[in-house]
Amino acid sequence: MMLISKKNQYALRAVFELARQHGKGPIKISFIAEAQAIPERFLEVILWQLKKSGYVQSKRGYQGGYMLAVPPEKLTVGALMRFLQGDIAFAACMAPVPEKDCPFQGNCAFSPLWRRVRDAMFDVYDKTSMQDLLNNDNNMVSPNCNSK
Amino acid sequence: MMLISKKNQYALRAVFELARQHGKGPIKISFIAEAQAIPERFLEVILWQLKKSGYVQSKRGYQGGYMLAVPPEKLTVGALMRFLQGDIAFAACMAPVPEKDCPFQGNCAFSPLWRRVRDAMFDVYDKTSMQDLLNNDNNMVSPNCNSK
DNA sequence: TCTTTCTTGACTATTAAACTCGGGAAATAA
DNA sequence: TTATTTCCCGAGTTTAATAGTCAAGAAAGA
Repeated sequence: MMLISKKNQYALRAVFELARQHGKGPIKISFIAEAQAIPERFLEVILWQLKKSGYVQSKRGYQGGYMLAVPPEKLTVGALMRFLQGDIAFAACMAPVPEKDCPFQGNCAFSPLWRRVRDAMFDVYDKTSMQDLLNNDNNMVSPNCNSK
Repeated sequence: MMLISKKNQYALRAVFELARQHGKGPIKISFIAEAQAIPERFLEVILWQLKKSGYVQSKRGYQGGYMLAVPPEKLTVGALMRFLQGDIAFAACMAPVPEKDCPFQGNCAFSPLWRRVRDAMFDVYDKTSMQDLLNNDNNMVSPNCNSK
């Protein structure tokens, strides 16, 4: 039971690392992978997909890497979550329960509840910028490197 | 990407059906399965597990079945969700992201965010009783029976 | 032209979720 | 006291989603 898939957790952590390094030029995948304990080859895929959101950009070759396309205080978790969940199936996945799984076709006693829950979640997500997360970052310990 | 597993959706719908039939004595599994479009043998397992919560009770043999142990207005979605998510791993699963999956052992920049999201969700869950759901139940259509 | 680093599709492995099955036990009825 | 109904419960199987890998290519600079 996990509300955010591991892949999306990786994506958020990767963007967080880019925010932390914002202004230092392109950051290599290998650096991000190590700093955030993310399997490197998997992170390649994740960042490449994230690029399509427009929130991160890349540069190839020597001294290449990834960087934020938006300043950390302008980039919210909500914007990222909408993109990350959307790459599976936009409309349905904004709800805690995809409506295709509802035998009552979304027209059931629970749907107002799911709507309220989704809104409550995104209310929090939308109010949290990458800069806000950076401000929490004081008491962070080093990762226990569960990347393989 | 589904915030509530299908099994937990079934559980909620089953309890909802028991709430709807509250006061009519024991309700058979087969009846609930049909009314809520839930695979019958799977529902057996689900209700048997739900019994351990104390919110539903059962009676065996002829004219047996399941019934709510608590009146619908006293039973909240929050209470059920705590039980349903808890039977996997209580503490961790109250968070949108289980802490065992956090390489920073929960001591990371994201954990305050996950806490706020969890609290926002349960705020909604705790304010919604089975009776509230029944009050939404007017414009409900019949299930398209995807039970096998 | 050599090295670096991202790019991209396709592929495999792993895991968790969803579901099934068969026999047993309590309760009631005949 | 036997038959029928209905829940009880452990143990299995199937399916689908997620996680992760691989290999070859293309741009950018040294």
